[in-house]
Amino acid sequence: MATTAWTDHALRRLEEAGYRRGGARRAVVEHLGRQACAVSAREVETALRRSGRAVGRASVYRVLEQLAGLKLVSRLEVGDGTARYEVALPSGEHHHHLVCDECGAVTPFEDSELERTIERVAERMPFAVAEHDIVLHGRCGACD
Amino acid sequence: MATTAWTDHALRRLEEAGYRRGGARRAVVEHLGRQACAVSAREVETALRRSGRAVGRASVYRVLEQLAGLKLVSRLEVGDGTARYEVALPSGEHHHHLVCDECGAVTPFEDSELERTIERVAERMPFAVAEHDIVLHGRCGACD
DNA sequence: GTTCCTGCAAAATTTTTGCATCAGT
DNA sequence: ACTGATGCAAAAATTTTGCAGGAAC
Repeated sequence: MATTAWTDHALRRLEEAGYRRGGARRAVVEHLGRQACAVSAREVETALRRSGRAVGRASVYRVLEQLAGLKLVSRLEVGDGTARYEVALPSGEHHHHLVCDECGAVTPFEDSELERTIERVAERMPFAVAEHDIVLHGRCGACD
Repeated sequence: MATTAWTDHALRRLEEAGYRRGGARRAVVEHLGRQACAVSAREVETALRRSGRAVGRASVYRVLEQLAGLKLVSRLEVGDGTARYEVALPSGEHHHHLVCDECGAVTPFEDSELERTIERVAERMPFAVAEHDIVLHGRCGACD
């Protein structure tokens, strides 16, 4: 399991923030670093248990909350009633999501024009906008 | 309680779809028609009970599901772990949401430039995009 | 040694389902 | 009458919290 740049970054930031080096936290961070897109707490728990490094459910939720607080992950909901988390790169680079309402598949996409438009819109808001989530719903190729 | 155009439209569409005229369903539809923005199932239940027209929790969820199936309401999640529903106008006209991560306030906003951009992006996707949700997170004026 | 971390279990919350009863056609 | 609609209660699923034991510092 290659250590990703994000994993290193996150572990460093956690240490700077005063957190101790715990085995459970490290396991969750390393797992997240290997994901291409958003995963739910339950998925993290199951994957870790199957990989032989079981982590208590409560710890998974707690670590995800800590990571979100430090903006190392972003929390999003795509409509299936569960929260998902995904790596937030320090560059601010990020993607959005396509959700198939038929099979539930979640696919990431990027679009720089959309990003620019969102930036402009955010500035016009009576609000200090920190993040944005865009979810496109429809039917994927397989279900269409 | 003024009957809104959406309320009439929704009741008509429900009838066309073969649903009978039930008191609980009507109460939920009329309540939704009076809302300016998205509400959760629990909020609908509480509001109806307080208004003296209590509707069983299960019925609230069932009606919301039926309405979403007919695209008379759209279902969205803004990050607090609960699903929200709001009137979907036949014109397709809709708004998006600003969410204060501090106090949880949800405020609607509209932006036609953003709509146009989203339309263009949606066409480029390998996906039959039917809907889109945009949520801006930040801190509202009161919390900032 | 002190303080934080972790896991388990219990609780709280949201949503769904089963079923008996009631209402609309 | 027949069939769908409703409400209640129970179940399921997700997330949070309390607490005791263990690990990091």
